[in-house]
Amino acid sequence: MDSLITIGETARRSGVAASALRFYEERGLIASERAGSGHRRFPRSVLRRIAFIVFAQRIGLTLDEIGDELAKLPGDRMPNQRDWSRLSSAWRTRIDARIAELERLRDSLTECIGCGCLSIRRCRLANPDDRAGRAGPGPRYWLD
Amino acid sequence: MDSLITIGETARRSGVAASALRFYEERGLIASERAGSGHRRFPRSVLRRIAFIVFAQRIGLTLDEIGDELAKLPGDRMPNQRDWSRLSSAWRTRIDARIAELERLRDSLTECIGCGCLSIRRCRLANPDDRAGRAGPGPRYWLD
DNA sequence: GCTTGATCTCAAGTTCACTTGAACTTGTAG
DNA sequence: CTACAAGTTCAAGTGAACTTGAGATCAAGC
Repeated sequence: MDSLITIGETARRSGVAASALRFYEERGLIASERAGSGHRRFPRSVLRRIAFIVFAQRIGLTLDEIGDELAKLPGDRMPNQRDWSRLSSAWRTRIDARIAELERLRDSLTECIGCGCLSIRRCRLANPDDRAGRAGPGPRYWLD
Repeated sequence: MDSLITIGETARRSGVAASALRFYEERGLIASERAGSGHRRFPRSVLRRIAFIVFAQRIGLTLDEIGDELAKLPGDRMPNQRDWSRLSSAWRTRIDARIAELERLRDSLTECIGCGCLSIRRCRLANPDDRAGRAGPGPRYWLD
């Protein structure tokens, strides 16, 4: 009846595989105490932290970025309104940018691909921000 | 002045690296003829095909899926209105679903995370469709 | 005490979408 | 003819996010 839960329990309650939880711990995204046996005991609050991680992933953040965000939050004290609003406004901007891109793509689908011309030049496919904005793999621009 | 271009030219005009073009050819997404030297000569039409690939990637399709889509298009004849509209309506559905999810996430950002409760249960984070809907890695649902 | 299931660590494997490197050949400008 | 850029193949490496497997230990029920 105390507030520590096993990794199995955590996995069931969060929907995140135990192997992923170990991986997150290794990456420093979550933390656990250990029972005498060496088994992990997670504080119940880890569920909230995992929710945060899952949420951020769906938005499109990498685990590295999520780690940064988690680090920015105050270690022990409960994050306050100011903490959240700073973070959520940054995320909202990101979400909005991605939505805008998707809408632009959707429109191009009708205007350019729909007519068979596939003239991406007019469509301004050039991507803003988002994951692919960095110097990673994948096409970066289209300037025929 | 004929309609065949080198891989370098293709890379410059499409913004896609030559190595990626070779990779796409290996995967069967694009095709080339060969000069006597063994060097690739792409028909100019490959640019349109590459635009298609880049476009589809931004929407979130994998190369496998893109290959399927390309295969569904008529091999030689110019794709007609019917071909495009079938395809584009499927893509539009996908885009719309992803936009809807992002909007849902954005709202949760205000309603749930914004208040500090992070009570994802109320937020209905459960993801519809999109990449992560398949049995791949990554968290699948949240049912605290 | 025994079996079964949960957990542990650590190394290696997986998928996706490419990139990089090595070793070599072609094409072009001077 | 000689540079040097551009092209070739093939194997291996990369990074993200995990998963899987091996071999061992721990906890719980009968």
